[in-house]
Amino acid sequence: MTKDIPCCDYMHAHPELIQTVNQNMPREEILYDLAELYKVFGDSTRIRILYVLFEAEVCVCDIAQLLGMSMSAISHQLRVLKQARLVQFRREGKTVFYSLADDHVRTILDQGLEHIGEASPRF
Amino acid sequence: MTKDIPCCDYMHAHPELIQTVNQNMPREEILYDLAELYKVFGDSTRIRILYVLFEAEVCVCDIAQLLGMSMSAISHQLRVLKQARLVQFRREGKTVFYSLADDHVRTILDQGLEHIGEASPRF
DNA sequence: CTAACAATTGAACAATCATTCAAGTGAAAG
DNA sequence: CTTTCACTTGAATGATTGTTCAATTGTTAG
Repeated sequence: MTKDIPCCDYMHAHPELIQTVNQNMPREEILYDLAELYKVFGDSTRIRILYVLFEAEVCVCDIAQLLGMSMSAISHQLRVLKQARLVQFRREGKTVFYSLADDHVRTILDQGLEHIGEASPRF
Repeated sequence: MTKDIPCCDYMHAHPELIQTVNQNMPREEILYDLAELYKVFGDSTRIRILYVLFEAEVCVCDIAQLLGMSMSAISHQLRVLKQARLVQFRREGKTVFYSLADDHVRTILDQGLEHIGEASPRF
């Protein structure tokens, strides 16, 4: 399993540790999905969109206005958020309204804020 | 504040919503830091490193062996994790041992796993 | 039908990023 | 001192990504 890589003369880690790590490490596919999810949060435009949707169901155009960006840029990012199943949409005539699809969004963002030392503002 | 962007004829959002959004939206700088933090989690190599460090304090070389990657690649990623204050290190002779710097790491990764529908394995 | 509007999509571009490779530290042993 | 080992660093490269622009899709109104 472990490739032969030019490295230390001997391993410091105990064999039991190696086993424990391999046991608790999620599968390759899951690690990939997990990284993909965090990539979605790794852009301030998308985070701002999520903060808008915290408050209400909002159409693409209004999000663009609120964030001072083009509708196209917002639409592209909404697609990313949609693919990550973080937002959902509903069509009403010519207008498309977006809303949060998941409760994890708030929790994940709050944990992040806590880490960087900025507690989430109380409502 | 809001730029004049070619968009809907009128806003669907109530003026009070606009105010609420602007009130609860974190400052520009915080949004940026938040995105930077999630970018760090947005790479499966770094996530795998964190999973190794869940188990113990491990040296660079052993991490490389465990993940089947070059020491240089690991070292570069450890620097990113260090800058995000997610890991810390301790020198012992020629060897450098890394460990988790923060309890938020586990919580954030668990929330992510929960979202993608893969509950964290119980220990 | 056509016109107008909200939104999506695809191509293009610059910017960012992960890994590799080679060179350079820092510490301990000879 | 010199050599060796564990690690770090910088440059280079291919891959990915966010935004813009232009064209297109749906939907409604006339």
